[in-house]
Amino acid sequence: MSAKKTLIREGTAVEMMVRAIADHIVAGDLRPGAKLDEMTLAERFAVSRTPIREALGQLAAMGLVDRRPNRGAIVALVTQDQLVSMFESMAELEGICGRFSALRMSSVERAELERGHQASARLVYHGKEEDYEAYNTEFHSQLYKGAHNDHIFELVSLTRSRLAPFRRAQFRLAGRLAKSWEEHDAIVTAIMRGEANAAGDAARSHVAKVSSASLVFASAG
Amino acid sequence: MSAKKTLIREGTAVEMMVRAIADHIVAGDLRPGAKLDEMTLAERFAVSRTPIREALGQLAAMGLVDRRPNRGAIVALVTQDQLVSMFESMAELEGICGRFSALRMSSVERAELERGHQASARLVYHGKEEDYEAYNTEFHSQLYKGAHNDHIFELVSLTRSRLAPFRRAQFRLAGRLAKSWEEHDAIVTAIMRGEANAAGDAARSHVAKVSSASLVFASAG
DNA sequence: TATTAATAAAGTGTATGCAATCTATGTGCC
DNA sequence: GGCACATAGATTGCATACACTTTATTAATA
Repeated sequence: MSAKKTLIREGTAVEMMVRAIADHIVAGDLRPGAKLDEMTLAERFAVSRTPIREALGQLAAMGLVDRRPNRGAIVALVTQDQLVSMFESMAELEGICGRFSALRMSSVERAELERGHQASARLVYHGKEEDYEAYNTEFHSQLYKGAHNDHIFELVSLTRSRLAPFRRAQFRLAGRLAKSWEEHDAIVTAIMRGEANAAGDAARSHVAKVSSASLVFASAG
Repeated sequence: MSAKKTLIREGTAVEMMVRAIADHIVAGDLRPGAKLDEMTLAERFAVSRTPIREALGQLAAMGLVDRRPNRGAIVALVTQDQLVSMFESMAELEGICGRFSALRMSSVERAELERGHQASARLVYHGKEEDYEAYNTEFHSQLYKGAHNDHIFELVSLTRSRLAPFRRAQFRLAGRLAKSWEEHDAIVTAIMRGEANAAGDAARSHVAKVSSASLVFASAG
């Protein structure tokens, strides 16, 4: 339920701060629009302002925070248009990953994908939303990795982390759980058969559906 | 021939340093693998090490430089595999932009696209490689913008700037100029007709061809 | 009371200094 | 001569200090 909060003491202070702040944003602990005060953050993580500033700059370069010169940084808040364009991009990127996965996944990767997918049916049957959500993340990661393209993987990861604050609670929508599984099934089936275009289309439309579900929440909340 | 070297004195010192260093990398002034010494850069641009450090951090977040803790920063050098995956991603992204452009470009955008494309025929006819290269950049920018998706635009721009150091002199390959124009022509025709999938495929295969052309140079040089 | 000007407080941007780490050169030893 | 080790130099990482910009507060005026 509660994510690991321990600060991994590896790498430089800047790296730690990037991870820590990004985690808080992605986890929803820091909401879009929240002020990111340098001194407050510095005290909270027991470092000076310097590594905090560098971390904020890098997070701004990643698009997770907005930085106005001389006016401080806030967690990036995203217009409805931007949100739509990000979800749309996500669908396209997943489509690519699905297509490539069908062409390139190793037999080990395919077996693992199918095994996990079949196992997830139990979670749907018992309505375990939290567990299914965790599995869902894993499922999509398998697609990204299965595409065997490092750069696409980076782009997808970037987009995914930026969208994270806006895709909370998507599975609360009635019936989403079962429908999600069916959509996964279409993707897995196409990948197992090596049908690239079918896999791509299935992955794309799956994400498109998840997106509209998330947009409901994003505009409501 | 020589790019504008004047340092635009706008924004904070960090922003200026990001722009300046990125420009030098993208322009090929700083080759992949080149050491980015903080003190040297600081003296060269007449600022202290602090803004240089922040800039290097942001450039690292963008993937333009590599930073090893306590061991300095270098212009990102890219393995052949990464390069292939970046070119492949670029082709896919352009495919998306082509497809969306066919669906979404305004009549003004379409007219402008076609006008420029027709005008570029003269450059091909007279073998003006430099000018055609400049136009080519503009042509592709029109595709990225015509897709009307801000996030895709960002992803494409990011990928493009990372690839920039490796796509120099692609038009020197015999006959590339005329072939490039024909490929552009297929894209423009499909967009003007609103044939989304055809436009997407044409854009994708165009970039795929440019990529193989560039890879020749990247591995050779 | 509302509005504006002046001033104080807070917060960001950059420079500098010191500690920690890495790199290179040289020394002793086999 | 080759290799391990030690030391000096160079370079990075972080903290601190100060200048400048923005924001909040107060006072004065209409």
